[in-house]
Amino acid sequence: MPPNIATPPEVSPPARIDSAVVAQTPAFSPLYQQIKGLILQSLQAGEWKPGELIPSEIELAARFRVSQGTVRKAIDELAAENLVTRRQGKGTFVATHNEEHVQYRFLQLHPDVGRQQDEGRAQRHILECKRVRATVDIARSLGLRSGDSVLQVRRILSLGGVPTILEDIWLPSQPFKGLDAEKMTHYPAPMYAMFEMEYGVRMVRAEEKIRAVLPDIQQAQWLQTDENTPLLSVERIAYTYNDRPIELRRGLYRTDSHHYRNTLS
Amino acid sequence: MPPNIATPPEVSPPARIDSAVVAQTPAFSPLYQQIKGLILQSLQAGEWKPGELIPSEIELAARFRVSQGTVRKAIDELAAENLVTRRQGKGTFVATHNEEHVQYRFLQLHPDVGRQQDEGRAQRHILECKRVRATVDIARSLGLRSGDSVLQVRRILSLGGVPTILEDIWLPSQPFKGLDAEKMTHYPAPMYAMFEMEYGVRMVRAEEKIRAVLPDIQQAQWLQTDENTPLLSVERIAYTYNDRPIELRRGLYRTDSHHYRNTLS
DNA sequence: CAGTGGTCTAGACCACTGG
DNA sequence: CAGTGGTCTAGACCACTGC
Repeated sequence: MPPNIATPPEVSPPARIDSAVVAQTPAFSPLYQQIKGLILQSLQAGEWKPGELIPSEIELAARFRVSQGTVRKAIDELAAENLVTRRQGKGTFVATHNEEHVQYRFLQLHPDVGRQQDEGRAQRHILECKRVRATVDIARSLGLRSGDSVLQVRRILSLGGVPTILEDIWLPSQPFKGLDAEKMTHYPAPMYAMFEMEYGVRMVRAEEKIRAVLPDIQQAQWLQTDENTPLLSVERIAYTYNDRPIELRRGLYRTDSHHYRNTLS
Repeated sequence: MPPNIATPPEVSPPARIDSAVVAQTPAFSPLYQQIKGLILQSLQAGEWKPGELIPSEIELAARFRVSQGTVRKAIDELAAENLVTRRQGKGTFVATHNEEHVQYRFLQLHPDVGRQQDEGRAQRHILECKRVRATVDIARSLGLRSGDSVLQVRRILSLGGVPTILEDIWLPSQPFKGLDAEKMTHYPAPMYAMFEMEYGVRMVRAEEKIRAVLPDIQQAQWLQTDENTPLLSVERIAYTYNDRPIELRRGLYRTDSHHYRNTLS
């Protein structure tokens, strides 16, 4: 009898019997990990949308026929991974890229003086937005086959009125049907907020590789700088649920009045 | 009657009475936070040294007269902050910068191909090591008064035989009495491992600000590159317990065959 | 006021480690 | 085998939120 819990558990013996048997065989995860996986599935399936309230711990405990403590531990991990947000007295909410206080959750570029907020929202300018065939390296990064259709976007972000970030972005065509320059230009929220609201694609995690480079003439012009001013090259692969890569981004950052910030521990 | 626990609690009523009263007044922390603070104090005081075993949860629970679960939650947080490491069946150990598997815990520069390990240990070359008076900005970064004595170190790290990192390091003179170029050169472990083993100074957390810059002639020579090759400028402030800044480091990283890696979530 | 997440306890059993 | 951390439960009380 596998210790894994049934998927919607119908009638079954008291929870203590199910759980007393958990983790006997090394191949099976602890109960709270299984619960975490089930909640993850619901998140992924869109059962609760970004910003929405998920069921209370007690409800989830009843649904999965485990104790509240076990559900709590599952949710604790999800909260630690920034997939949900707990608010005492209110409930647990699905995390989003559209909260007031954490806009541009993944943008690590900060002004040397003053706070991020002081600059107001970044100005976006779309230079290009078209569907193309994925090159070999783009395809590999996104887990596609080379030649698959991808949406390629080139844009400039201006911070405090100064063009500071030049980015090329590649997205698999399929989940982003209907996305075009028009929509990106006028959408009243950051790109990742649009992705989750309009296309149900949630950016959950990202990896960045950073180098120092010199721009070519064209790039320097776009950023209103010159060929001899070094820039940060930031290559990001963003992942959605299940560690599936969903975006490749190659950015050039001016660092004359901003810096990339990182915390180590 | 304040809910805070006594420091070594002598004779006292059963724990449930102490803890039942916890968190009634908003100014006081939860019990497990207080326990965490006490364990932190012991770590800071050197009661248990890096790499050593700390008392078991049951022992600590007895010492602080709380339940094992409360101690567990305190240790969970310390583990999440990488201050201790839990090992099932063995115990909980004080974290260190000298473990086999996580050498250079704070170094985010990785080779473009292959693993960090493949390069073996980095070659160190000390260019300079002297005591000087802190300038205004150095002093401010380290929480000192300008003019205070600081140890200034300049060194080169070579990865895979190639000089890749040029660093200036500033440390408050006082905790590092007797540290000199000789010692740094021949010490058989990373610098942060030496700090904790020889001087009891544990690097717990660090903040880095990253920019793209061009080197001057001298810097380019040291890194065997040229003035037109952009480098990463990495300014790090490392903190010991209680968020006290203890090291300022300004590094130049070659990124022609390495990159700075970061994970966002 | 009821409902939520947050803290704390007590006790059971588990898996892992080492002697 | 005893000792450790890891999981799970059950029940109590708390602080915070909003009606």
